[in-house]
Amino acid sequence: MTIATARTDTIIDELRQVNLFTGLPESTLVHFAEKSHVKEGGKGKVLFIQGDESEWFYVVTRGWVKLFRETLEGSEAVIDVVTNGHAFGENAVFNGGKYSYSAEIIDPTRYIMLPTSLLEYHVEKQQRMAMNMLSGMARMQNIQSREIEHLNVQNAPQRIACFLLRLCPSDAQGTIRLNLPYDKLLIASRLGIKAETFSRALGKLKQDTNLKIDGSAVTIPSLSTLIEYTCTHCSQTFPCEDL
Amino acid sequence: MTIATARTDTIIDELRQVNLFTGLPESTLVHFAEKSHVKEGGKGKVLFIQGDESEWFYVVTRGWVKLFRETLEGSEAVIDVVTNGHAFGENAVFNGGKYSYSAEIIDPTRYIMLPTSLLEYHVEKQQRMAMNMLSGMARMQNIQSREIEHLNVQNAPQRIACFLLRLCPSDAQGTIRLNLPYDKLLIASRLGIKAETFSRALGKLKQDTNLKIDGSAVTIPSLSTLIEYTCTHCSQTFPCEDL
DNA sequence: CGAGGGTTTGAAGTGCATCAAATAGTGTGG
DNA sequence: CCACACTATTTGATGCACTTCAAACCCTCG
Repeated sequence: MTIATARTDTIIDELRQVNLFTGLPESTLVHFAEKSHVKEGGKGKVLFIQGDESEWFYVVTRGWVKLFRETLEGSEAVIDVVTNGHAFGENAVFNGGKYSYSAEIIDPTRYIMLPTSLLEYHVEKQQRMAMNMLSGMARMQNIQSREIEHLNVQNAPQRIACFLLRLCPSDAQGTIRLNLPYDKLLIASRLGIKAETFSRALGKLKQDTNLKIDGSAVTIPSLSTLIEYTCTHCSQTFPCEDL
Repeated sequence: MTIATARTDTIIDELRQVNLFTGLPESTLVHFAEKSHVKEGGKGKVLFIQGDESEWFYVVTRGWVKLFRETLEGSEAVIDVVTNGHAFGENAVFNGGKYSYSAEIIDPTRYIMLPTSLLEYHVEKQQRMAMNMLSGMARMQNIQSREIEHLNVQNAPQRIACFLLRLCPSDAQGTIRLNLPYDKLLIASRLGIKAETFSRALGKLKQDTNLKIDGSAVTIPSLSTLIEYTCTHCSQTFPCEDL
């Protein structure tokens, strides 16, 4: 039996918020918490690089991290941008122990590093952990299929509209107000669009759907207009929750 | 104990070729084989549609099946094209029981239908089955990340070159000869390109790399030229095996 | 106030899509 | 074995969406 310290208590609480760790026995969480490191980092800090031997996987507890792939020539494709309660780098366990993307902090971030070896151990021992991992990967697979679809069939304004829709709560009514989660350049990269095109596409979107944007504040007067605008060019339709 | 019939024996042998079923106890394979249906279908047969309640998952034993997503407007994005020894539709188990893409036969195909419920049962009971499923999904995730990257950073001739490279054995030497696995229109869709553009891009590729194509017969005089041509615009490099 | 990053705007170029039509290839029935 | 029908592929001409390069603007923060 391990005596939990205040430090591990906090970490355990934080891990419990993460899908990967739901429903696991307390002892397992303690096990992870004890071997973990809590860190903070600022914009630009690189957590790992695609292809690196994976020693740790990560959980974000505050801030934003960009997951991306970069070619020799320097062009990059953003795979995902994650925040509180999300794990990443964990799939390296099933990828020959190598990260399949790079990770970089884009906003002051607090994160937990957990040993990959421990994950490997528990995934093999505990059915529940394996199941958690499976549903996480299925969810990711879904998101990525949608991404591929969108890159193929949607234009820039539609992709932006879809991005905004996914920020709306599924039970949203009437006029919706929300804030862009991170800066426009990053949203653009996330959608596979250049910054200039993003700006212009946003202009077109405003004009086509009466959307208003002031800085990062977005006002959507009519959800249905936006749905009509983008979801007809998608195989799913709002609310297209990621399960 | 179950007495295996000649029918189930054949099926068991075929299932054994599939990653999802490797290393499983004989009894499990028998269990699956007994509840399975072997079928054949021709071009155009739709096996299931995205969003359908999933009752069966599939294993291809001969032929080709296209996995795709289709929008209301009729545009489609091809997610994958699978052949012998590949399972598909199995991830519906972790997707709320719904298929996350549609599947259609594109060439005379022989396939095995297996009950999703049985998969669900065994994935929960048998560690090994869960692990097989995990590595399969990790592999898929990798492929899809690469796909997203390519749609973002590669142009049409580069994507075709990459497609051809992935048809080459990783230890290939000297002049390589191979055949396109399915027709050009489908390859084009698979790469997110229109047929006309595909044709022109192929022309450019031939001109740029001395590649020769006659019908479906491809001759690659220099692998390194092709690698130089495309892999500099990718985060991975040949041979970029899908593990 | 001034520096620097984020964002917008303008002008010009490029790549891919689209529409239209020609050509090649394949399988069919006579 | 040929003519026909039908599909796959190529070619040409044109248009549009997104990119690129350049510069202005805007906002924040030291």
